[in-house]
Amino acid sequence: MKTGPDIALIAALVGDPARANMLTALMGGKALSAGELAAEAGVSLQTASSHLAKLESGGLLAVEKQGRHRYFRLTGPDIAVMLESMMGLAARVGHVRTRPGPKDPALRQARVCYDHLAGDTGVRLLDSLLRRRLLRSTTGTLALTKGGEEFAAAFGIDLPALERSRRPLCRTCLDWSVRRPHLAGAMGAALLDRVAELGWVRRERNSRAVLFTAAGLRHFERQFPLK
Amino acid sequence: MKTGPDIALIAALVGDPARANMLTALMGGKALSAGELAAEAGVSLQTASSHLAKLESGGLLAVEKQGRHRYFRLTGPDIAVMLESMMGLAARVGHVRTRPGPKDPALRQARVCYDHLAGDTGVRLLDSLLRRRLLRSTTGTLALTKGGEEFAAAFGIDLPALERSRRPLCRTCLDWSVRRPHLAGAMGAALLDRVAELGWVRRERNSRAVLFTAAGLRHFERQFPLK
DNA sequence: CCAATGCTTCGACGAGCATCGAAGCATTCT
DNA sequence: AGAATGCTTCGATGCTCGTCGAAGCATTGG
Repeated sequence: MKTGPDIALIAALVGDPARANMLTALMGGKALSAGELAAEAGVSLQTASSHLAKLESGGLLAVEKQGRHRYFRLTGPDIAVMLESMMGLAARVGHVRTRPGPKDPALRQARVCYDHLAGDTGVRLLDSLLRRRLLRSTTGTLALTKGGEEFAAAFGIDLPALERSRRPLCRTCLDWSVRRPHLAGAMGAALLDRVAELGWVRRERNSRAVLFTAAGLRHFERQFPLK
Repeated sequence: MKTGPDIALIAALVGDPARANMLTALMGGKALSAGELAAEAGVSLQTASSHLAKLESGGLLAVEKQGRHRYFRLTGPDIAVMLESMMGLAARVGHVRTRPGPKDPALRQARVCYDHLAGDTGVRLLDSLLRRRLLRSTTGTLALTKGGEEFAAAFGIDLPALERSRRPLCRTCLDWSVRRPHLAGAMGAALLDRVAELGWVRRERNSRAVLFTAAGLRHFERQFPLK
């Protein structure tokens, strides 16, 4: 027996198609009930219950009771980061599930990665912030500059509240569709929240896709220029 | 059926303990023969052969025939990056395989992550390069500065050769033991090569651990100071 | 208090798969 | 050529685990 973290254990949890579907669904960031997850995975309620129990005891999912419902969510953003990285690898080695429906282009353009923006738009967001020197990378992790802090405040983000959370403020996350990094962390989540609050986007029901309104996209591109 | 990359497929490949052990062994960077991998995984030769066939057809391993031997290696550094990120997650949720033998502290201090340095020392290396402004991050990915290029040349690294490879020069990789990034990519690999060439370290046989010699550690700390 | 809803537990079935013995194929060594 | 080494293929075995029907438990609503 070897030493070190047991990756087989958690890989096996993700390795079942039903569980993988559930986890993917939860990358939308919202907590979902057992019934919703069963439908998402395409299995019966009993089967889903068994899977969810395993995911929970494996530390991948946390559960919250609300009345007669039980809502499940990923235990942390790092789970989402790992799942995205697995998607990137799966895409590279050619394991893409066929049927590229109408949703697929939308997902590549803009989607939710747990709680922040991913896809072309997410990558563009990070590029813009770096190019305008609102973000910089000191020790391999991102940090807001002085200008970045001012920008955040002006954009309507409550920085002190974010800093009170134990979560890293800025983090990169490798995008599976673009294979370039986008902005994650508390700041990434806050930016998506704010963009939604401003009405620039609407969430597709039961999907990770994020649809920009025509006006919203204009505002977004003006607010986050590439040059 | 959903669309998108099929993470269940590759997760299932990693999900078997025997295969996970093989993959972990291959993170040492060296190509290993089927027999060596069988021993590493603790299974018979026939079983190993079956596993290796699956890993190969799944796109995780590449094989190279040499005489009557078949040497397997990871198909790319991104596989190692994914495995390290899974280790980080497994460590966080508490799935560490017990028996923290004498190897364990050594692994945390310095180990090989496919082809570059990880552990405390690897993290320190990245920190030092950033603090001395030999590296900087422009669009979320790392890049050498002018000073960094001069440093590389002075340290005995053939930059033009590295740039000829299609591989990204500098990349970060999240460290499972420290949970902070270290330097990966072609540059990370070249630095480890050079450090080995200089005789500062010796590789533990059949292990990912990297042991610094006393003199080597002094040289290393002088070459990569933290302030 | 009874009915309805949401979910879990129990039990049984079945398929998939990891495992290894034995035989077969390829390569190298003498 | 014959023997030895390294690995794969075949076949059989056994076990794990995903699956769902039926029953049970908890919560909410009338």
